[in-house]
Amino acid sequence: MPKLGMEPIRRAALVDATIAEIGAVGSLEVTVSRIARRAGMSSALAHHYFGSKEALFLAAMRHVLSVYTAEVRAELAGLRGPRARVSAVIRASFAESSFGREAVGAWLNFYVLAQRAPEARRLLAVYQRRLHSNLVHALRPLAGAAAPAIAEGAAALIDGAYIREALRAGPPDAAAATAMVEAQIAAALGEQTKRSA
Amino acid sequence: MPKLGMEPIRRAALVDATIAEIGAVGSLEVTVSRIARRAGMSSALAHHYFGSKEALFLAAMRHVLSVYTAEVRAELAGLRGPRARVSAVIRASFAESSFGREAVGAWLNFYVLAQRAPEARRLLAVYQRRLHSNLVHALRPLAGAAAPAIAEGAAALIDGAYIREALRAGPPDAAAATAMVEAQIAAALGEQTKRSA
Amino acid sequence: MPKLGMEPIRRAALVDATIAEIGAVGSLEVTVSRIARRAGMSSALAHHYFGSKEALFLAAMRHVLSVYTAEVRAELAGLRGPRARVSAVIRASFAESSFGREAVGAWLNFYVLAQRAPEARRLLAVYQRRLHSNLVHALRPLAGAAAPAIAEGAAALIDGAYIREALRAGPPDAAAATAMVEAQIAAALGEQTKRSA
Amino acid sequence: MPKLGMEPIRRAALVDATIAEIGAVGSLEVTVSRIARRAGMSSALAHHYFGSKEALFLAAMRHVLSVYTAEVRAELAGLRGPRARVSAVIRASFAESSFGREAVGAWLNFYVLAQRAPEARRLLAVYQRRLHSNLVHALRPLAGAAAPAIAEGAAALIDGAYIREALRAGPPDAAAATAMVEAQIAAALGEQTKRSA
DNA sequence: CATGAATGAGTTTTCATTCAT
DNA sequence: TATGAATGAAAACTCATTCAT
Repeated sequence: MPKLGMEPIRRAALVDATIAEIGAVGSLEVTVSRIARRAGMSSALAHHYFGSKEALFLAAMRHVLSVYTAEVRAELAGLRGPRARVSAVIRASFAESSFGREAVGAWLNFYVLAQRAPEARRLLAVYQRRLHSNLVHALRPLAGAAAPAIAEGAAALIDGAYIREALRAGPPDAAAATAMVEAQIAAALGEQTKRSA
Repeated sequence: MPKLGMEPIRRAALVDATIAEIGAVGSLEVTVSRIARRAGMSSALAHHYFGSKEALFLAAMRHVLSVYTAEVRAELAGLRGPRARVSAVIRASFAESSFGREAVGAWLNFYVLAQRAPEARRLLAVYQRRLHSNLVHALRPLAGAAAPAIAEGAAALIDGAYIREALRAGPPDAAAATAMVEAQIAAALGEQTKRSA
Repeated sequence: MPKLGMEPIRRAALVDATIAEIGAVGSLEVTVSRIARRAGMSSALAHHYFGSKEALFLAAMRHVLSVYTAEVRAELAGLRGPRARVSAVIRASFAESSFGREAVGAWLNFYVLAQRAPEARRLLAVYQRRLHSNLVHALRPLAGAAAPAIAEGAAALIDGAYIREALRAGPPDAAAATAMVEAQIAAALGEQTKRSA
Repeated sequence: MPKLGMEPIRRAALVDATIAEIGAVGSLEVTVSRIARRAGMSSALAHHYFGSKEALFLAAMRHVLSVYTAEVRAELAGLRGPRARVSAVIRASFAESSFGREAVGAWLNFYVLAQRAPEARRLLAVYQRRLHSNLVHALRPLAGAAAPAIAEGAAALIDGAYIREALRAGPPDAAAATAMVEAQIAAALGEQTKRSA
């Protein structure tokens, strides 16, 4: 049954399986065999397409970040006001595609990967810079010189939300996470809000 | 040459070596042999004292949390005003003992451990509850019903600060982290502050 | 684009690539994929033409031996005197086609192959017999009953020259090898010679 | 049953098993598992003691060369005349310890190893230099300026004898090999000899 | 004719863990 | 108390070979 043009399909399946497996196991200590099995192929084929486990991890990470990037772009599209743009970035950060069970589980592990794989570190740095710049850009009209600090706080809080979500039982609660970050931004901007637990 | 009363000394050395090794490697993929060598003994002895690698990890985690608990207690001792108590908790969170290079590197990995080891998860839950309750207790007089939400945000931000610190090159910047969390609290409490980037 | 009559071309390309690859790597631990790539085709095609890696090795070996045989024939052509015939055989043994870098590197490995592949052993035996008989034939008028022993020594020395050449850096030194064997023959025949280092 | 001081015993057993296995298979394509089994232990233990397959090969090679060195030393001990010293070196080269079935089989493969492992190449170079220098030293009084060339020829012939022996069925024929080299030396020195096939 | 797809079998290497001393 | 000795189990990675197209 071998068909032509399988490569992109196989690669995508492997990347998805990698994220799922890391998310499920909650650790980078997953075997290529299990990932391959999950993707419906032999481990040899996984090596054929990616060359190494590390490369597979990096591809998975790149995928997660590109999905996030796309999400942000989509949320920002067509929005005009700066306040709305801030909310869009936050909403994108907790969108199902990035904040689903598996992705959240994988997220934390990509931070771990970044501690030993320079390329992973680079990818994470790119993500952080982009998130920061998105936020600063949107916050500048609202907070002026305070924008970078507020952005820094929001970015850290988003990471904190991810890490905590990874530990919770049950499905991620995007609404709660969003509310938490929104509240922080609101307070930082000195907006009047009604707060609830 | 075996001496009496070595047990607590050996155990402490192993726990320290475990934290150092995990911090240095940036991953739980650390061998018992290396930990034992770092602690100046054979891996067989490490097993003799802890029974398993997992148990050693848990002991290390317990140690990190107990150091943190002690730090909080010390910072809180003798303080009266609620606002000062909030600051004390934050200060304790970024004290050298917990926010040193190795401890920060280990921290992230304990979150990873918690994804597969129920006992680790339990320990982390205890820490989170305690932190939350400390903060709520201190914030209640200042924020009333909003205290839990503010505490939640502060706790998540602290975790976010840790995770980001783990990635940075160079020694942890406790001052910056402290300032970031203080700023968030201040904003949430509606305090007047001068902000700087 | 498949063309007709490609078979002999493909086969020759594969044989050449095999010798080159073995010579370059200096070992039989060479992959069919690399050989095929060097020959400009897929490994599947290599299998299509030769059936197995072993068969490809044998074909390469056969090629090397047939090149050598042709070289000997060419050198012997038209020569009449026995002494000249001896020199012709020696010259052929160190001709560029057989004593080039790659061929020398492959040579040693064919001896290795012969230890496990009976067919390779057979081929090598044929080569040895032919070399011996060529030498004896030429030496007989000069050395009489001593011819076989002298031939044996010359043949072994030629092999020794090959094995040593395989280890040297830089291009093979055919002149030196030739001189060494000629000197041995001369001495065995009791000729008067001036020797130089 | 684990005892103390096993290391040298295990190492020696592994080195012997490596030589035997390479000799038996006639190739470096032997597995660590088989070597270890032959030496009566698990492959993990082999790795424990040698670190890698390559290191094991090198140790085996070093062993073979040191055995040969000892043999030469022993044969040379107490001999005075230069001619006797030449014969001693030749005799040592074909002594049972070096010219046994397994050692001969391994020998050729060490030449192969030398093509990819620099350390192996170095070891072989040391052997060649030593052999050459031993021969030159003994030949100088007999042949003067011609000594180096004669030595070179003898050394190459010895290697040739090894390579040819590796291919023969049946046990190595040390006597024949010795006679061949002796005859070559005798002829080169212009000695009067009766030759026989 | 030619190849991309696919894998089973095998190999090196690592490591937690056990045990006799 | 302490450790060298030892191994089973597993994991990454490789490769010859097959097959449908």
